[in-house]
Amino acid sequence: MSLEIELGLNEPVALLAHEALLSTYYTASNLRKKAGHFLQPFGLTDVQFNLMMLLKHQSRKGEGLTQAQLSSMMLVNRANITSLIDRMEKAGFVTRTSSPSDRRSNIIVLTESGKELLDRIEPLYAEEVKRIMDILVEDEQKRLIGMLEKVRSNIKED
Amino acid sequence: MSLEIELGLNEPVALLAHEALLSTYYTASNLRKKAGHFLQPFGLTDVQFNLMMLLKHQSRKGEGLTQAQLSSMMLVNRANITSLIDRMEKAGFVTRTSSPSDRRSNIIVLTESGKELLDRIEPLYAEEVKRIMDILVEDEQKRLIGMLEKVRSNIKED
DNA sequence: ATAAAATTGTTAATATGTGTATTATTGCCT
DNA sequence: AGGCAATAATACACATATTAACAATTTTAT
Repeated sequence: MSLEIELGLNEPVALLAHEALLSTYYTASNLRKKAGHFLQPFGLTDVQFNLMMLLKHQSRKGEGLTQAQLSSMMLVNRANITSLIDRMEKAGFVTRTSSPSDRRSNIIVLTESGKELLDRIEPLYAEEVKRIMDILVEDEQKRLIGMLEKVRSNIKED
Repeated sequence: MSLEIELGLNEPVALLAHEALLSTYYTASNLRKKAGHFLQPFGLTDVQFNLMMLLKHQSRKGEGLTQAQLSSMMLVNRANITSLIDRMEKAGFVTRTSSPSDRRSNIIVLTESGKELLDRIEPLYAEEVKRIMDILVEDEQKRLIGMLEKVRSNIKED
């Protein structure tokens, strides 16, 4: 696919930078759409799936995570987590309990049915992601990750 | 920044693929936030800025683009363009005119004030994007774009 | 020429994202 | 101890994204 926007500037470097930005935008957008279609039959969105993956793999012994932790891990605003958990609680994927040690915090935990659903989806999802990314050899994937991390770190510092 | 999710699978390749996917997600997200903050003082969102850039650089002689063309270039659903143009029309950035040659279509054109605003922002924006991306040397930027394009093309084929 | 199919834009319902303000708590500082 | 700053969740207004259903129009097939 070719570049959609041309800056029309004299500096080729700025043009290249813009193309790199757009390429990242578009690839993320396509990846999200693909994940969305893949997860739709299971009644999950990709955001909800990612949240459940965090609960499964990033909480110690299934103790759950607070909304603030989820917000920080998912790089989204705290306010966004509130409505997300509302929907997922209603759907029966997670529970929300007030933390006994800090009454400001809520502890989010996967339900049994949430765990079961995740166990079914996870291997299929891993296979699908592998299929998509294996157009790049292992070394390329590592370089891609490295370059994107450099860009991310260069955004944050200011 | 390290990987937020670990799949816990035996296959390291699948894990790497997942990390590459998340890295693309997160980088796009950070780039969008940064662009959003940059454009906020001008009363524009990054989506609106990108749409105006398309109108400026991708329409022949400023004849404008149809909503379907914009939808296809921006990789978003047609339905989304309707409300987007509503807001931008109300803000005075663009006009919407029914096409004489195809009465199903609307022609979207930049207003004079939209053009003026864009002319002011564009060089500043190019500079900012250049600053962010120049953490990668030119050759790396090209390789990044190439890899992301490969991934995109591998998503579409099915 | 006409019927069927495709395209364009809109609307509605819903999910996800932001920023800002508010409330409830907790932690820190003197 | 008492006051003040920081943190956690929520509420609200809004922007952006999706799918599905629809009406108007154009194109295609026969």
